[in-house]
Amino acid sequence: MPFTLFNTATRQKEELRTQEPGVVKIYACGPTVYDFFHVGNARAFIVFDTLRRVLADRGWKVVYVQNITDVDDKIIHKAEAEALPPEKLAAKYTEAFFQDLAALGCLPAHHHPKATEHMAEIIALVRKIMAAGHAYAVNGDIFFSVRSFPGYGSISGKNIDELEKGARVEINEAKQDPLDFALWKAAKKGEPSWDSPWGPGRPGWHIECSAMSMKYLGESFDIHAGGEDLIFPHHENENAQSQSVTGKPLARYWLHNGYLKIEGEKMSKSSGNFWIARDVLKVIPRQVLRLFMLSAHYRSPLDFNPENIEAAGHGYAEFQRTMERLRGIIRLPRQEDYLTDTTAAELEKELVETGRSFSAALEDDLNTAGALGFLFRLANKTRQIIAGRPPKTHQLLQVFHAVHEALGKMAEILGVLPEPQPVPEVVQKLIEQREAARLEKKWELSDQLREQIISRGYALEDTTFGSLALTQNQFILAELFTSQQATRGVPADRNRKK
RNA sequence: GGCGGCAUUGCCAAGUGGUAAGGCCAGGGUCUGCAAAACCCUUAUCCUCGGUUCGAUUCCGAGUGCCGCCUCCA
Repeated sequence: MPFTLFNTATRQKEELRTQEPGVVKIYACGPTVYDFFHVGNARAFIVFDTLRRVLADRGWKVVYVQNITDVDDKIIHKAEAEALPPEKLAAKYTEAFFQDLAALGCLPAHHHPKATEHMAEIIALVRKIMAAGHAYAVNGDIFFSVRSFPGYGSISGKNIDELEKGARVEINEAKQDPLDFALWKAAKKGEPSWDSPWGPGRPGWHIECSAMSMKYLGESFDIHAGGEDLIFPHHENENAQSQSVTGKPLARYWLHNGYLKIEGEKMSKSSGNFWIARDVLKVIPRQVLRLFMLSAHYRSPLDFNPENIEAAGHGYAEFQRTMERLRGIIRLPRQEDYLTDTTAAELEKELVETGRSFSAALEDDLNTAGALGFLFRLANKTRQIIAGRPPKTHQLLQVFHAVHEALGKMAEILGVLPEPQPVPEVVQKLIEQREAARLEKKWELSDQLREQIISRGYALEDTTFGSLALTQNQFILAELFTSQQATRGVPADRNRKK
């Protein structure tokens, strides 16, 4: 089955056909390390982490590159505010980025190139762009000439003339055209700078991505990914400056995820309405956050609010319990019976269909919401059977085993697999004692033992397969949305056009 | 002003030219010695108006509403 993805550049779903068969080269825009990232940023990280997991599961060899922007205006400003040298500040938040990325359950990229470690490549690329006649120097600044590149606007679907009419850009006298953008910025006093043929300075915002992506993935690679807000100007500019030298589009497929919103509005640092990801993770298991993120299609907007998080949390808890039930049941010794079990056969059929549907959904432009629907359906079907007190046939236990494995694998691909929590000896003992008490119809003692089990944080379920202890997985949501634990800004008062 | 996206049940959210997955919440009920966060049942003329079609929520057009990009931003 073909793998399709929505390509921003063509505005349609296209079958993924990579340059090198079986290998997919992905560049995902990473963070500017001037602060902890917020959950909106986390959405992009999670979505594209999921993409690579899915591709890898389908047998592709994935080469995944995610940059770190460690020199930039915002870093310089923040460094002043925190009274740290810019390099120290960047190092601090780079470290935080890696911690938080891991906490989100995202696999590390194969390369995490930093802008400051690729000055030679950046300068070389700027030289090439100048040599090709697409850039000009003004007082130590180098600007890319947008008009010199005929394909400008091809990624974002914009038109230069229309852009200029609505331009809100500050007029910079040095630029030949308001849309021209800096490839290299001359250093101001006290700013970090590197020597270059044009004097000391630092790279413009877009050039590092071109230089580093081409270094690690080649002049034209398969997938370039990032948030919707990077389409213009960032990705447009990256492509223009790259293609003006290589004659080839920087990437074949341009993928963009939709915004995470708060109360209907885009979450962003500049408007102040954001939640810091690491704070959120203090109160929400990462699986719940991922489940929430993946419960909508990656290109749709998604609202970060208590109701939605809670729904994801409860759904996750239910899934976790299903896995625990299965784990408890499949430990049972197999019986050597040869009964034909229609229940088992039905579940097995469901299992096969689910696997197929799950894959098909993900292969269709990474439809995680659809895929989750199938996963939950199988989980529910399994619970129905357990609750239905079926005969404990060898065949059924075998199918339960297979279902447990399949659900686990699907959850793993999406990064929402609960970590198995073995039931402690003590609790296991209590369960055994209670079962013994029940056999003797000592109800009072049995209920006492149950209370003890509950007080240790476990719920009990008496099934046809025996008594099962389930961990109580509750997270205190109110804590997140009312406490000071998570940094929350106040939306800035913005002038809105009528 | 230019460009783009979205509108599905109380909430979230898939999906399809032939009357609609899944999750959450709510109300009933079931199994059970009693229980259970378990199971079952119940809740959608798919924004409006036109058009194409045997048939549209699904395609086309118009309208309305919401969101976004054109400035740093995942």
